[in-house]
Amino acid sequence: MPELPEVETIKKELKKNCLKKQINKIIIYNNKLKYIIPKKIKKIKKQIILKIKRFSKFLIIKTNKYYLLIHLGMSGNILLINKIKKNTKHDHWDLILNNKKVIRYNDIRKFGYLLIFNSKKKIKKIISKLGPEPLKKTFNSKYLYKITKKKKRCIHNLIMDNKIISGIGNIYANESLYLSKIKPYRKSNSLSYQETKTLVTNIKLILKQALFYKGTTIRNYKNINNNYGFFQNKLLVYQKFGQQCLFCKKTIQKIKKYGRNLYFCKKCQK
DNA sequence: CACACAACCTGCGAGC
DNA sequence: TGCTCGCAGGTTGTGT
Repeated sequence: MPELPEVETIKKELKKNCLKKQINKIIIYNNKLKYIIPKKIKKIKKQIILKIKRFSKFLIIKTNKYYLLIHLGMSGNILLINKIKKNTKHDHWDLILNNKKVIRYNDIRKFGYLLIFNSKKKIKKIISKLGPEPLKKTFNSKYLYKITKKKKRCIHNLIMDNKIISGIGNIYANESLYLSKIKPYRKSNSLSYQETKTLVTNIKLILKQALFYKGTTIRNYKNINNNYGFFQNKLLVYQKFGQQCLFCKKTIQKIKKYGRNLYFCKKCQK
């Protein structure tokens, strides 16, 4: 589910409601996630939430002594509920705050996880393996061009690689390649500098737009107040198989590559 | 090393 | 109606 704009939206809303609140306790309903929640998590009791950050698709909650690292996988949802409610199917854990609010994690497909660390170093180690954030200045055409020249991979696969750029998933990869008029299955080293530059611009543009619309709901993404994102109404090519290309009216194609669906216009994208 | 692909898990929609 | 199949926003591990 969640790519960068969705996680950023969740972060902003959590910040509004949970900063400086004390965690009264954690309740684990279902520990079958990608990684088992460490036993140490119990120590989060009585900790104060000092900072809430996002890096790539990770949410990081800093307390007095600990760092919680949350990844939402494909279908993870974080909800902020106003009082303790009975858990429902696929709820995994609750953080009960001292203002009676509850941060609840729900994840149908169980690809997400919650980890706890007691030092910034360990968090930094995880983050250091990731490429730059697409909206930061460190992600620019010079950086991307250097990498595209070195690799022979499909450009779509390359921009989805978190070690190269962190935070772009399939939706935004398809959308930004469409706007940039680059076929998703082009070998990355065939891109000209100008094309790389256009791609960088469009990745930033698409992500900013998606942020503005509070993310994309395809199936089950919701923000913490149980509302859907709106960017799915603005998608130009993702899941538009069989429909007309906005620019040339030709039919949008879909092919499957490395387990991902690529949507594109054969005529517009070179 | 670099890339492609399966696997992890569940629910849903399409097609029969 | 009900079954089976394929598919989904992500990441990791394995194999070529």
